[in-house]
Amino acid sequence: MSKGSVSKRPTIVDVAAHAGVSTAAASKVLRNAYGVSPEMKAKVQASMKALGYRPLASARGMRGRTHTVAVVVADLHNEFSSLLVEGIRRECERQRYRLLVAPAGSGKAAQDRMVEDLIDRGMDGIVLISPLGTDAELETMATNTPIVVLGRHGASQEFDSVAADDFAGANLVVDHLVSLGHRRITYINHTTEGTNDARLPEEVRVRGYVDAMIRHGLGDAIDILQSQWSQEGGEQSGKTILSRPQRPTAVFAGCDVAAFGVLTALWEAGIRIPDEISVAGFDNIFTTSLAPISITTVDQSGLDMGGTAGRLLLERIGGRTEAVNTVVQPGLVTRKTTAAHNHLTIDAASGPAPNVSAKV
Amino acid sequence: MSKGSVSKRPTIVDVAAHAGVSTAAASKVLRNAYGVSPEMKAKVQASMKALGYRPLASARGMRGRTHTVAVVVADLHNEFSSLLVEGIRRECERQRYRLLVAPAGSGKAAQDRMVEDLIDRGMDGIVLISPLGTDAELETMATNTPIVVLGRHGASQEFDSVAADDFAGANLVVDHLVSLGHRRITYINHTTEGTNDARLPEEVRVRGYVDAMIRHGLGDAIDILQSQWSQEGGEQSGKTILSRPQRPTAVFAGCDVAAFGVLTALWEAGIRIPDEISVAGFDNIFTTSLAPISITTVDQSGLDMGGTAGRLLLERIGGRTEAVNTVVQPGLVTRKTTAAHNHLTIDAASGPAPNVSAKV
DNA sequence: TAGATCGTGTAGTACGTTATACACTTTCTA
DNA sequence: TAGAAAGTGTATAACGTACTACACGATCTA
Repeated sequence: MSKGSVSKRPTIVDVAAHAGVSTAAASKVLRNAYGVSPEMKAKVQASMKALGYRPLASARGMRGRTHTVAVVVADLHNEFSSLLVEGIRRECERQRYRLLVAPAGSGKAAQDRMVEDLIDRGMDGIVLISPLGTDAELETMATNTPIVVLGRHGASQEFDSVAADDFAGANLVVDHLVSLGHRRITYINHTTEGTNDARLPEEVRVRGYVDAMIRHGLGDAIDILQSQWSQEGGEQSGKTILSRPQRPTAVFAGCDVAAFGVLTALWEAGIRIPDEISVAGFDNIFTTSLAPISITTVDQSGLDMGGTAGRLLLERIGGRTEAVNTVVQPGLVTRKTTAAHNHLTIDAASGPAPNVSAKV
Repeated sequence: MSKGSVSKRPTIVDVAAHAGVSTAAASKVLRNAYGVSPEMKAKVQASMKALGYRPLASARGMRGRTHTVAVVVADLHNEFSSLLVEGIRRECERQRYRLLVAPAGSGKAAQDRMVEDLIDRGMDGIVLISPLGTDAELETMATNTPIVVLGRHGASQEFDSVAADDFAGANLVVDHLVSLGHRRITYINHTTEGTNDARLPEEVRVRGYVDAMIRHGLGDAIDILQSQWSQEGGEQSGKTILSRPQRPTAVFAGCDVAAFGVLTALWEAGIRIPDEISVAGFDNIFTTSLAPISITTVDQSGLDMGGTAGRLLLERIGGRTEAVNTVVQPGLVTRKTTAAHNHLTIDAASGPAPNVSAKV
């Protein structure tokens, strides 16, 4: 591809000279701007090809667009984030834009610094995955650069957003568990110090759980464990549940990774799943589908959400000014960690062993 | 942070004016170059702070450095890649460099295009994870931009490299299985159309398997299944194994994800693991550690490898010219999918049931 | 004390691209 | 057919930073 270190990289001036036109004309062809004849276009494009010309994004960034967008993500280890990113990437590729992934680390300060750095680096637009900070702060960002917020609730007039209906998702799980006869359903919540943002997915999910419990007349049975959505947090929650005199018959973890943790603790204690306790998660990450795990969970279709976010961002860059706020509907994926609860068996301790085998 | 869309972003000219010095002086302070007095430095830094000045990477990119590096990765879904990236990121953060992740998709053409795009975007250096292409091609790239190759074997005088000793890793697994009494050990290989690069990890691993088998006098038992290192590839391989008249007593998948696939097929068929068949993987991704899976595998310490790669890249950017090629030693992680093989039980079909429970 | 060296600051240009403003044809309108 | 409009191409001024030269005074050498 490259001629090595000796020959200089060709510039648009070289292209123009090779084609025998002005650099302005060459630039027009490059941007396919108004005011070029078909012959001129062909001539210039031939020269670009002949010289192996590639526009330098750094230089373009000083006046125009860099044709690059970024997605800010706290952590690459989250399988669901990867799906979102892949969705964005595909949409960008379709429109000949480059997507770069910016791992910011956790915490609002780190995230803010990353966004500034991305603007400094000339990104034409930015997707933020579940960002921290107030609407006002996000709107300030949006005045400088097109922004799409992914995985955070609440409509804004200043920026576009894409979110799954986490409230409905949580409802689906509770409805499912109640229909199986469960009443004592414990919810594993995610709490972050400091931030208490009603628009974060975790806040919406817990409200969905509470609402569904009340709707089923189970307000008294509401049981929320404050924890972290991580393997460790889930494991700790599982142990807490086991230490109680009266255990729940079902556990609803607000995130699959936390569900893994809960299951780890339960497996360790020899609890049969789902015979003794049903467990459900949220996100439908790949690992939940593996046969010996097979967790009932909520699917959000991350690829579609990412694709939508990418499309909205590129539309914004293209000039749209009115905000678009999208909500997608999640679906329940029923697997082997949830099953009918036999009240007689457990509550009265009088029946025989459950009928479903725990391990497959 | 930002003053909104009305006030222009401050430039180095504004800073210089505010401090009452030349732009050259302000630039010197910014780069902490030679030739500034302590008073001048303090004065300029105060002005930068007062104005909220941030250097524009696009503009810097035209003459100097952007203080940005990128890592090219085929696919973000691979948990091991995430670990490598995190290692690089931490090292960059230590040295106040920004790391951006570039998801290239699979295939050599896509990867090459991505590298060119990154150079166009002024990256100061690039880490390539298991890149395709010949040494010559990589060396050509390296003449234009500092490059570190991660997860690909073979030393080069032109670029730095960091690789795990995949040969030794494969040896560890075979040694382990043989010490447990296994002889019929099938290996699941990864084959890519077209490319047949002896320096790719997959090629080194399969050589390690072959070598160890011969070393143990099991040359006749060598059995390599050509497949893909994916859930589907592994599942297909598992089915193939099951369809054979004489099954292996152990399966060594060259990659954890493929091991999942193999296990999925075996579980489905009701095969007891590890009683009837032992299974081992490679990479030690998080999911292998989950209790009901608990796969014996090879740990490569991705964080360290990534950190080393990051350090080498920044050293190169800093001016080092001699190449450094690093190899790290992997370790075996023994878990529950491998166990002693009772030759009498299986081979002669005469013994009682194995002693270890398959499901925990 | 003349000359060299060092320390500190500045002027000015280059980097590659975009885009505004304008000039020159050609074609349309009334 | 005059004037307007449309079509096509060019000259050139930014954009924000880096850095080479150079200037000037102070300090060091011999």
